[in-house]
Amino acid sequence: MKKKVTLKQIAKELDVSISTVSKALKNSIEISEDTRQKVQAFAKLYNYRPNNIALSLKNRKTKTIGVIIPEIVHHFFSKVISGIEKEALSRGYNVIVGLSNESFSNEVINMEMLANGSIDGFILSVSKETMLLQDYHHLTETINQGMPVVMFDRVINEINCDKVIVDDFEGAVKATNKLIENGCKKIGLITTKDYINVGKLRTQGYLKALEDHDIFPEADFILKVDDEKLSEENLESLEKEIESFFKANKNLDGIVAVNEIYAITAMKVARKLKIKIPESLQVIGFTDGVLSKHAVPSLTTVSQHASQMGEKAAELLINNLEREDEEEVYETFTIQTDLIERESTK
Amino acid sequence: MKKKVTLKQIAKELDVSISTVSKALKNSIEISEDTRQKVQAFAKLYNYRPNNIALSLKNRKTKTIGVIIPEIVHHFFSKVISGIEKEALSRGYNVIVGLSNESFSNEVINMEMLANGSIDGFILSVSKETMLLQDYHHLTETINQGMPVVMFDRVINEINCDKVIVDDFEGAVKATNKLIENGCKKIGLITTKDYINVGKLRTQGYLKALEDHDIFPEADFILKVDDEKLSEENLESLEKEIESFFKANKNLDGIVAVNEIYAITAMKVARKLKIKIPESLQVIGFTDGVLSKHAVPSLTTVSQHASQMGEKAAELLINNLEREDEEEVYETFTIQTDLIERESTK
DNA sequence: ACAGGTTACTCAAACGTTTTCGTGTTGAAA
DNA sequence: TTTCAACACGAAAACGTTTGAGTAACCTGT
Repeated sequence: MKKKVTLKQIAKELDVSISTVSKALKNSIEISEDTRQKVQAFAKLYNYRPNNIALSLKNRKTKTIGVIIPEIVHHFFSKVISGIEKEALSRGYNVIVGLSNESFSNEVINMEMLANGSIDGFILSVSKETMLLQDYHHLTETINQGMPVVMFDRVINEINCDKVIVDDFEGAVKATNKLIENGCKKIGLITTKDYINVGKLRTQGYLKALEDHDIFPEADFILKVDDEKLSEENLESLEKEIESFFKANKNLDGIVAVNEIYAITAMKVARKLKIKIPESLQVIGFTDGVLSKHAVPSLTTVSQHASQMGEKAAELLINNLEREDEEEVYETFTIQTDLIERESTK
Repeated sequence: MKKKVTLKQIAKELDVSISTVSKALKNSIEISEDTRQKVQAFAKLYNYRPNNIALSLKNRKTKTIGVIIPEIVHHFFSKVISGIEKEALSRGYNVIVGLSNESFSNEVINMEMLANGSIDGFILSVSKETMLLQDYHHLTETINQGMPVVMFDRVINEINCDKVIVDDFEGAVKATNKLIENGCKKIGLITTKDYINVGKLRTQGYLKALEDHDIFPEADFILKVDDEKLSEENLESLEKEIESFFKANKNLDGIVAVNEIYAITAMKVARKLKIKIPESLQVIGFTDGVLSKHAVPSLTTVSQHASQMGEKAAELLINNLEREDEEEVYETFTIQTDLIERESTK
């Protein structure tokens, strides 16, 4: 077992100073051809690699970015991470991941753990609890300490930083328009409670599309699911809720669901109620995950280009980190959505 | 914008030495009650937190573990990460994630990037390409440098380190037994090429179960899918392959598939061919992901307890890191599988 | 022969901690 | 008054690296 070799050891071995070794390895002209070769050969032999931690301390930057997300076992978020990783790797950065599990305190703990020198900047999507509590002190503090932050998807308007968001409003408009074009007259919406920003925006988009087509929005056609229903366990209660929604509104011929699970569950319930998809009910979901693709019938969905979001977020952050001038102009980048048409619509 | 405050700044401000500040904050008895309180109050006011990088350099450990996986947009792997994160957080460690995207060179690059001081140890599952090339120099080198490694799921027997594996063999036996108990006579297997260790083991389990019940294994009943077929894009070719497999073996009444996608696709093809599930064909998959739960009919599956795997892997690694004595006894921990019965079996 | 200029190095500080050892000041026992 | 703990604190090294400044030794031109 040969331990990592350091400059000091090479220096001692070759009987030169540490600085000479360092400079030789950097091909400094200060060092003679002779010594340079000797040092480099030795370094190669012992597979010398500069110690990252020492470099980080010296340079006061770690070339690492911290990502805090509410949940990783989730197609959207893992896609985003994969996008972040891709961009980060190509620009020589590492990615350190923290999970909040939708908990405020976990989010705070994770951020504090990373904010003390471990990383150069954050990319994050806040937890539901944080949105509910509206306590953003950890974010403002981090930013005030001069650490760049990029928020994505679940962003907070009051916080002044770079943001990458999905055009949720427009996505919902597109989806609803599609259903209207396809002849739907009674379009239902399955959404979340309003404190989830994205749910709210998608609801607004749905309403806007109806308005544009002079369709009066029936309050009964909107189901606001308690978002605890989304947890892996109680799918049954979600199913029940949707089932009574369907039974109360038998004439629905189109459904916009603000996420994949709601859409898939709606289709499942429809099948149970012998409602034919897409013949008598057309369904469009959000988030183009595995479920959409593999469902039967496959689900027409609004793709949010999660991977692209991650790449963009990483790009914004790294640009910010590597910018010389300290001008703080924050950008909000909007990712356009695409409607991916599959079998659940005509 | 107030920058992070350091010991040095506190020391200057309070007109004491750096060491005094450090000791005061650690409640050392060397420091008078008076000074201690003064320092602590000041530190609290300025929200002092020790710089992690400096600590890492000093202590020669980072309290960070590196995780390298082939793919993150994948229920199994993201579950594992979530398990690792959970255990890591509870023991004061951070998790830094590298993605190999099933590429050997990416795996090597990622490991080299992290191995130079950034982390204390690795948890990894090797890429398919690495298994194919059978080039493990990056692993042996890392281990030789004294950096602990824990492999999970896709492990390499030749490498001497802690390992966490799924009892793939037994899982496949359970699945196949279940089908036999349920009255299946002609059980097909949809698996991968043999160089994927887990595919191989599951195939062996399937054969063992048949043998135990004196059922002669028909070579025709085994479909070895070229694993490139698993990529998101060419699902159609996978479908085609399975379709001709079904057409060539019309009398199949049970299917064991070594992963979720194969199983779901098999069900999709069966539906297309008007084969009723579970009446005339029962299907069992591996990996209890979202698809299994939400499919119609929902899929009976062998759960690998991915999250538990992650926790165990992190536990082994951290135990190893924090062990005083340097005895190197490597453990291989086997996670038992559970058969989760759903609608795709009787 | 010597100022001035290269060349090829070494020194030392810095990044932010922790920790061992040293030291000056008290107060009390002898 | 001397002696010696006890007390409260400071100095310095160490972790591994980079880099500007300093310095010998040699060479060149006059």
